[in-house]
Amino acid sequence: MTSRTVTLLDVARAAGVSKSTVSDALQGSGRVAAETRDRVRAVAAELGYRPNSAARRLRRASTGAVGLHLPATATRLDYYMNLAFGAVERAQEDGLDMVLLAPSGAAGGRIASRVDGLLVIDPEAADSAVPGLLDAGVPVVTGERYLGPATGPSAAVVCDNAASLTALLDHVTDRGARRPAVLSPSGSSAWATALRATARSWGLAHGVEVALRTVPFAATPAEAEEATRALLTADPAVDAVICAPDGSAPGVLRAAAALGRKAGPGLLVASCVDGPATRNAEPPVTAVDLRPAAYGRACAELLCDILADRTAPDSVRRHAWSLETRASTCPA
Amino acid sequence: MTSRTVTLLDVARAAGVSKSTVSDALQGSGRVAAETRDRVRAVAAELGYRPNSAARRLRRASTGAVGLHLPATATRLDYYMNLAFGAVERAQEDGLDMVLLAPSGAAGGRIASRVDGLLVIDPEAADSAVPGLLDAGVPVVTGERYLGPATGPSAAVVCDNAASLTALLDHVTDRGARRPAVLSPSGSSAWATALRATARSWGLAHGVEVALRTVPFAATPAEAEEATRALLTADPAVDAVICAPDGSAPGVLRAAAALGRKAGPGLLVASCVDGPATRNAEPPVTAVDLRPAAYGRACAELLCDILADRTAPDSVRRHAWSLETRASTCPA
DNA sequence: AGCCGTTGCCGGAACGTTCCGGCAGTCTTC
DNA sequence: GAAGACTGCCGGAACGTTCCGGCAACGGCT
Repeated sequence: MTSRTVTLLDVARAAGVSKSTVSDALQGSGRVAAETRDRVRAVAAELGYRPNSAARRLRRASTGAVGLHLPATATRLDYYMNLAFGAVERAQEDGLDMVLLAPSGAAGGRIASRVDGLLVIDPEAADSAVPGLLDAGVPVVTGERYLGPATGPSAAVVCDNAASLTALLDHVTDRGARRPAVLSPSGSSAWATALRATARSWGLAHGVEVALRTVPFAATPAEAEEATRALLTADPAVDAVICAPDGSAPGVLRAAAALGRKAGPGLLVASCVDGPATRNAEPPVTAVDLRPAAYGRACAELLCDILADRTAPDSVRRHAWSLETRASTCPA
Repeated sequence: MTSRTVTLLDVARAAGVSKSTVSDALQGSGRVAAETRDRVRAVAAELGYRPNSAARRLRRASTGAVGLHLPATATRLDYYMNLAFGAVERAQEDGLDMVLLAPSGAAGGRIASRVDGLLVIDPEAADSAVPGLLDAGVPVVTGERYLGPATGPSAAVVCDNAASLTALLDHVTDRGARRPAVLSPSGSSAWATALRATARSWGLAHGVEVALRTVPFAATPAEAEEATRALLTADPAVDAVICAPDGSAPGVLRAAAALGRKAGPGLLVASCVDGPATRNAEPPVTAVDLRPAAYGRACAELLCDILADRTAPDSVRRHAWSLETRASTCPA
């Protein structure tokens, strides 16, 4: 048991150099002879030297961590779990810790002293924790834009949600739908807002009347089922249902079945977000794969780039989605 | 814009006292006249003083953060999302940040310098990241016991999984089942291990033959469906299916439907873990509610207590579950 | 009046790191 | 062969906090 923690000074003594040299050798900074550098590194490794992060952070005036804020409703959606782990992985590559912020959002002011930057995912304009985070005084990357009252420019990774819903609508009309319906999400996130706008505008542009029904941001299958039932009984001509919220697709399928309409031939079904619920449904449901893990990774990467001054603190990047065509939109 | 960050010294100057007095006044430590204390606090508040966490951590030799490790398969299960947020919330109450550890588990050694303690949830004996975490040199609380090679005593919050599966089996036999089956989870977690053992022993104790089938730890509905189909065709006398993995119940229901057996009257269905999948199923599925958010909170609380020396670093606490009876086990 | 215990505050030394300026010594260059 | 540039290393000063010892001042006691 070599109980005591080994410091830079210990390594210096063991290697017969000064602490400055050890620091330089380990960091690769300053001017150190290659031979000395290697020897110091060897000694450090042998002694099991671990830099004290608190000291380093104090000196460097950085915390070595970034915060992650998820929507309060996130607890139900494994979408965000995937996203979170993607972000963690990427942050780790830059040596940054990812600290999970409570959805309730503690004192916004304090946060700045604990993290170097912030990831704010799918910020709701209505989320009271968000404004405090946005001007906490550290760089912020939002996943999707923040639509609340503007607070200076911040960086973002965005998805073209208009394009993805358009693709879905195009896809179902390609497959023969004449009267598509959309279960659009409520709420003030950019995603929900874009989806609602697109559902309306696509119909106008194509001269097709799109039936609309709003469901909660994180609708349960039961809620989706109810909405679908209402939709289909009110207007039996509806021949395609596109549901937005993650995990709600099974509800649509149940409603269809209850009304004697077989998913696929009898009613085209698609979802705006892919996940276990769509992949494992019977039949599997066509969906837009937002690739959450990659999305989280992209957000973290942008933040890392900003922190390392590799890019401007207000740059915006796009994240690509893909359409996963499955049995639920096969009319045959 | 008072750009510069305000330090203890700034407050001291403004209040006309020394930095030591400011520190004591704010911490409530040392000996400070009540009047001075209040005045200093007022000044600090007015200047917007925020303690520099890095400096504090350096001085106190603590990091102010704890790590959270989740099973690699966790990304699919919103169970862990709930658990994580419960833990975050509790940790926050003790002023601790929760840093999300990558499932892949980076260098185990480094972690000790970045966190004061670790939460390791449902540790798989097979997870190569776990041993490194367990003897990282900081207090560890595991959610469920670690069944791998012992590495000194560590604290844990455990569920009585044997009791919960027993309750489920008792429940379905109460409801008339003569030949229950269990879809037990594979893997080397304490939960999976206990469930497999109980499924076997309960049958012996009750003189009832329990049909067993192993499915993945994080089985998809499709996998559960396949397993159930195989089970029911191999042994049509099976009149109750208890499935273990979170989210797999819908698969059981589908298999039952496909074989013309109505869930409830035709086949009792229950799940070892409650969640959206069981609550929102049609019919809703009887399940053991492990109360993941409360579980996470309990784990964090134990860790906080250990870190604050309020309890022994090897103490074990129990977490209570509850049986949620739903339509899927109503024979009528 | 002298003594002791207590109160209120302060100065300074850590904590372990990074980074800047400096200082020998060596190498180049005319 | 001396001036200058460059190399390799070092000492010390920060970073902002906490904590310990100490020092006046003061009150109560004999």
